[in-house]
Amino acid sequence: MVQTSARLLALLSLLQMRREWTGQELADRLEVGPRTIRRDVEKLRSLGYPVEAAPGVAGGYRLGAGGELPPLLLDDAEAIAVAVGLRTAATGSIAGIEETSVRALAKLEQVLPARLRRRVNALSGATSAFGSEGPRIDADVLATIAGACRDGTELHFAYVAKDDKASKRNVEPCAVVYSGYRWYLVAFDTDRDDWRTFRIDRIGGRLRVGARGRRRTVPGGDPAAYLKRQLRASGAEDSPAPPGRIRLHIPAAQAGRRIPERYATVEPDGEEACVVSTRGAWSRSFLVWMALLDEPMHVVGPPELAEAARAMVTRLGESGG
Amino acid sequence: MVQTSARLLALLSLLQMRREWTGQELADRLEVGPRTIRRDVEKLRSLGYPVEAAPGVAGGYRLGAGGELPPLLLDDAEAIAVAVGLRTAATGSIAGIEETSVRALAKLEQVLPARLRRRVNALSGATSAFGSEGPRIDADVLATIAGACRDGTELHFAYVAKDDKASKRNVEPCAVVYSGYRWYLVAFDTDRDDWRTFRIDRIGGRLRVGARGRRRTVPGGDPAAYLKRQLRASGAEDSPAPPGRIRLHIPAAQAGRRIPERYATVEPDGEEACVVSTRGAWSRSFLVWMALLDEPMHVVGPPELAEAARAMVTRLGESGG
DNA sequence: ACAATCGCGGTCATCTTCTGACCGGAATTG
DNA sequence: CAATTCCGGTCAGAAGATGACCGCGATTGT
Repeated sequence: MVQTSARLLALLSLLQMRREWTGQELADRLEVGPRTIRRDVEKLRSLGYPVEAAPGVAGGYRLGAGGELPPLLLDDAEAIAVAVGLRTAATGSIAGIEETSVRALAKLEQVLPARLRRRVNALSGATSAFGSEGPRIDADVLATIAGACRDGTELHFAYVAKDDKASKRNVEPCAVVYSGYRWYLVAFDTDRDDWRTFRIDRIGGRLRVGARGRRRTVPGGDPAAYLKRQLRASGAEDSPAPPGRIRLHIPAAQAGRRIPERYATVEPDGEEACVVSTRGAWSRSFLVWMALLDEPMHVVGPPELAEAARAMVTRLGESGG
Repeated sequence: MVQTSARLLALLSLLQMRREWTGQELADRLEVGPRTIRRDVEKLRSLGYPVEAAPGVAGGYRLGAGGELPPLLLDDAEAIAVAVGLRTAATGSIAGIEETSVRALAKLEQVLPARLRRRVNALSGATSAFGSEGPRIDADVLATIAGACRDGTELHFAYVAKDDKASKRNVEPCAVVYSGYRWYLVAFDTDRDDWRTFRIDRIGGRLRVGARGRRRTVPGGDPAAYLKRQLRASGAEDSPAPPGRIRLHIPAAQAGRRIPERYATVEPDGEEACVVSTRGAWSRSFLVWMALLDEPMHVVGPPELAEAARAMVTRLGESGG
């Protein structure tokens, strides 16, 4: 009965992967009769995993939150994200769950295929960003929106646009995109009957997921590309600042060890010094990290970075008095 | 055949939970005959999950890393750790996996039981420290050691003790404990024939997991309590630095909006000012983040924080020139 | 070298259950 | 009202699961 068990797992995987499925869709996907699907759903329920079902023309099955956590079926990318997340949680950036994180991490790493392990190592070598000076986003909101995108359900929320005008929006979400600096929602605004992008940090009020909507495909097919075009077109510079450059009075090799390669490049500048450049736009947190190295340093450019440094000196200077 | 499928999942769960199991143990646990266990193992293998087996008197089954990631069976605490880890990963502290983290988070939160969701919310609102400047631990090392503790395998490593004396250690690990500031390994040193605690950041050289050792129980039964006693006895102060307090000359409400609640608390200090306290130990990054607010500020305490401020002024002061 | 332990896999008889096909019923949408 | 969808009953045949028994080979420790 390998077939049956495997099918149950596959069914669970499908239900975790996407919105709602009709019995027929599941039956086609799993290559069994619809009756068997009904029976399998019954089995999942008897195992404690609540599969919700809705009859009617827009009905379907969907996996809900129950008393027991079902086995998580992750694809490669998600497994990497989980591993990286656990690593940062373990190394002490969150209070109270370090030991549990380590336990979960040990469990995951034991079964993590080698090809994924390499990528986890690569990514987690680059932890604790300079970045993230951007607006803080509530992860719960983020997850809700991402879920709505996956499920193709409508979203209702209040939005404050660039010009501070508030409005109520009803959209059919398509994708959540991270620009490297900010989070955006790409969605079809049903009231305006056109595509729009929303900065998620400007979404406010109560966020409600609505009824099942149409699944939309963004013009061009690639939400990230679409967002990029939109940002460029609207003139909203998303990361216009030039890289920051700071000269450190320590040898390049020594600096390289202390600076995550992912965020900045280190070039030697003579024997005893080096120049560190951010890979992307400079941010004040870059300054922070450089200052925290506690080595003699000098801002090469841009002027705004030097200005920020002076401002910080002023503030810190007062603080001691 | 709910039984069979459920048993397969339970088997997977057991194999993810612990070291090696003999067929008999598994049979007892799952209340079936040993022959059925063998058949179930066969089934798992045919599903692509590599169950390694060792014959002989010290043999047993263990789940290895295969080409495919098996379904993760997490207990409550682990599920929370994963959710919290994903949330921090999603909100931008790690570059390059934000979107995947959000996807995985949406998947997990959809099925997360309500009782766990509450705890996730509570915890992710309570991150500690501004990047906890404590010694950086390689999460890979941490996971390896935690795995050895769980599996009861021997560990071999080089260790540098407090007095800078290096030594080679062969131990039977018992538990990994986080003091809230540092990571420790509680283990039985087979060469010295006694219990020892090791600071994990002092473990160096190549860390090797050895053969199957005895499963040890620390005197008293509670590794955390044991560690605490040891630390107290040896006079090694582990207690992290006290919270940092900085007075800002802006109203509390305004400060609250700009300071993530999870990192620090804001109390009003008159109408026009407030005092910001770190939730955990102060660190230099707290200082810098406050400076980045670019508002008049004053270090209330502790004195070391004020000292750090003066030092930083020196560094930054050079930087502008 | 020997014995004990443990995983491996074959066979067999019995029993359970799975599957697909058919049916009518109930809920929901439009 | 019609269409769609989930629900669950029944039936017969097929398929698989289980436990009991067996000998084999590998590993460990004496």
